[in-house]
Amino acid sequence: MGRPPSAVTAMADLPAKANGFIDWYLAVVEAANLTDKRYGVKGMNVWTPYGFLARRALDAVMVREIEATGSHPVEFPALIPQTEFQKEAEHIKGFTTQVYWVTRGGATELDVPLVLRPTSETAMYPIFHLWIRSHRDLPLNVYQIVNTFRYETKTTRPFLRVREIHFFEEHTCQSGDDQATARVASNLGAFRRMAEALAVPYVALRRPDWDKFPGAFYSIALDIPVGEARTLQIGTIHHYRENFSRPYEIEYETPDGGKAFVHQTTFGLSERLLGAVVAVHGDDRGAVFPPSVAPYQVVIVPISGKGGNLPAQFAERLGKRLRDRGLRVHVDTSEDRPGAKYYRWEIAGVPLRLEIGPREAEAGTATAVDRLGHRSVIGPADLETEVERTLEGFRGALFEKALSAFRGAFEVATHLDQLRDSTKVRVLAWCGQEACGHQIEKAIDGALLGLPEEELPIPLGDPGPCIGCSSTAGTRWALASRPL
RNA sequence: GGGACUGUGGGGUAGCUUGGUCCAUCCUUCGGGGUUCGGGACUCCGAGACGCCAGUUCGAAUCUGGCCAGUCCCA
Repeated sequence: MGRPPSAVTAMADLPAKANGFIDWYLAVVEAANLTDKRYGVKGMNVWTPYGFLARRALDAVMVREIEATGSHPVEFPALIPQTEFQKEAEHIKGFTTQVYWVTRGGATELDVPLVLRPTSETAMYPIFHLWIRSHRDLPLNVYQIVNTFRYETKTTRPFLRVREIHFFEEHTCQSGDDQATARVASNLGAFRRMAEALAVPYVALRRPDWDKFPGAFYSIALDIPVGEARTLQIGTIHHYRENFSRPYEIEYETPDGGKAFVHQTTFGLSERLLGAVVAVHGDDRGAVFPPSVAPYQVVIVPISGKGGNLPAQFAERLGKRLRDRGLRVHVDTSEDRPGAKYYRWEIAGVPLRLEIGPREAEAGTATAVDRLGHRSVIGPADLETEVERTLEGFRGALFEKALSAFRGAFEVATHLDQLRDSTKVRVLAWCGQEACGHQIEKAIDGALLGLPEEELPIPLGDPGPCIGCSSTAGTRWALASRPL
């Protein structure tokens, strides 16, 4: 049957995570065989069988949570006519330097050049104009998971910054500002459940005006601390108000017979979430996957020794029983010695390993070792349920571990000179003025990430005077860091 | 967008300064045999590379140019 969809062959020692995040990250992604970056086009990598399993599992989490909030799948074309792309001024300005153009079909120069979607507002909204006539058509909540293209000029990194993006985008049309605001809140809830499934703690921040999505009324970003005092934006939720519905004429008839433009929202996620999972949970031994997105949730390692083929037979039977429960299971029957298999599957981040030796085969039990190193013997009664319980316990332990690192990743700064050489994400008082914001960004050589939408993970009192201008009027806690 | 640097088997590397002694070193990986199997086994045999295209030269992994890919710094 050939090799399993892991084919982890790189067995070289990994660099330590603490000695440089990005080197460690790149080594892990490669050693775990999640991607093949040898494709030869900058920022475009190959999804390997093992990586694809993770991606499909991630998609399933996103689909489950967004559909639970009443969203429906759609798919729009990848090419957008220039004429449609150009209708919203801010939007074009924001994207014009990073879109790919299709200007020829065969030998023929196209009358209207086509943009390869960098995001799908301008593909969808002309059609929303046709779909929406009456208030009875609202809300319109649709999402798609497609590839989008952005001509990144910065250094590309597998999953974290790519030019072909595996993109989840929800687009909604609401009857008014309040309804759109409620949709934003609903998205925040959906994301909280997704993040719990991934065991990834995050902060939701309202971006400063100068850093919002091109065309948005406001943008809420979902950020995580990562590496050496950097942050990674792993998702965004935008409120557009009527900024797009006016140029795209998405208008409806109100119950009282009037006309109104819809208020729109979007919610965007990508394979960055997979990168975030690796970045947050991974350790010096490799990747660590939460069960929700683990390509294999369980690996069974038979240990034959003097036990003949009984362990192998029991391992296969157990594998089938677990698969019948819907678990993603691999039985490693390769010829390597058990220790070599342990190392391989640890690099690959498998949450739970079941060792089946002569003793276990005899007793109908399994020695379970999770990726955090917790060892237990399960069975013989109701092995399946015990495996499921162990996996859920592992997710919880992983989340606790991540939360504790997360809480330690923030630090209050009360003076601009404390921003330099920051070793943590900075929490600071900001009056809300752009001038002070830019002062802060200059001081930290990074970005003012924005204002928390939810309570921060560290105890905070009154913000006090603005770190920029010392004014106490209207100051609020804000976050600043160097985005990855 | 501006500048600097790098490119040798699947991965990591030696060789490049001073062109020839290189049918290219070592580790890992891959294939086959034997042996082994409760934390990276051992052993025997075998496989695999100078980014691409031009140029200089008697001779290019080594020098020059362009392209492609990658890295870093600055805007």
